[in-house]
Amino acid sequence: MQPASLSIGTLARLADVKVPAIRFYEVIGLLPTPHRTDSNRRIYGSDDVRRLSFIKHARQLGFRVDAVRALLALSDDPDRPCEEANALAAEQLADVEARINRLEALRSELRRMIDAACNGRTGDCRVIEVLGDHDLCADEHGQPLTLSSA
Amino acid sequence: MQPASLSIGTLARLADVKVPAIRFYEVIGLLPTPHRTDSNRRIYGSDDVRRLSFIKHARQLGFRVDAVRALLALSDDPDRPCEEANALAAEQLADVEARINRLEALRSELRRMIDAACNGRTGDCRVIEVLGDHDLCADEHGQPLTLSSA
DNA sequence: CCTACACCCTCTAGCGACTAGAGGATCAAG
DNA sequence: CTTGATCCTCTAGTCGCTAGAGGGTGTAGG
Repeated sequence: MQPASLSIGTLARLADVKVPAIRFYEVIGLLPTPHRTDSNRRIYGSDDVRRLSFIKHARQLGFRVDAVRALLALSDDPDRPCEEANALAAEQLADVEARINRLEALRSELRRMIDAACNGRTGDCRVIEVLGDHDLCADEHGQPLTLSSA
Repeated sequence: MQPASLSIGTLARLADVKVPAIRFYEVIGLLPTPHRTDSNRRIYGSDDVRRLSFIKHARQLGFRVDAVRALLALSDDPDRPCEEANALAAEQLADVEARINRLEALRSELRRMIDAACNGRTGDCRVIEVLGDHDLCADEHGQPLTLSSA
């Protein structure tokens, strides 16, 4: 494998990831340290395109870097049981579903506010209640939003 | 109102928010500067509990601090002219709906990944396979997840 | 051959929204 | 009167990048 010999910019275009992000992924160990040309430029191959696309896709799905690392390790070693991968995905799914539920509660409240004809004053704005009252939450909602859990 | 006189630690427990986060919210203007005791300690009341709970929930839902500020302003001033409030609410509603759509796309893809039964090795794992090949995705889920697009 | 310009290199700093820790003051209980 | 919890301010670290400075290199046209 590794037929092509790609510059970092070409790799970036192929995987639709920005150049500095590729260097960043190298630093944090998601991508292997690539070979270099005589003039110190990074050289990549098609395996790197695949790996980087994998990373990008996983990140888009909201997996955090540690989870991506775990998933990459799993995909690197096809003989490992895939329960681990399923568990990671299930965890991610639960997270997404919890967020959807809460957003739907907020959506209906915002709609209610807007639909309520108000001639003059905002009146009985219940936004703060919807967001302030824990009991209105359908589910447990443990962790606050972070970049990765977004 | 403001019957009770709460320490920052008590407020933190009541709203389930960490103490330094409360001080941070004060600095960035989400919480009003509280009164102090003679020995310079912050004193809070029940309004602050409500406000802080609101902030916490809004943040969990992925609203940026700026949006939380706007929502707070909306609920702070019931005499505010309707158009302004409606515009603000509509803006937030659009934001929430976009977020829901995005999360629903993620959810269906995660479900598809998980539902494809793979009981064995990662080599056959659907999760890994899907992550590697974007063409296997049913939906568009183009943009990377950020705090705001959560 | 020279120049222009796109690309590459490393390094540091910045973002949002906190969190963690240092180093010190104060309070409430025993 | 001491102990330990809590409070204060301040700085630095976290995550996952992004932006920019300040320089080297590779290539295409004149």
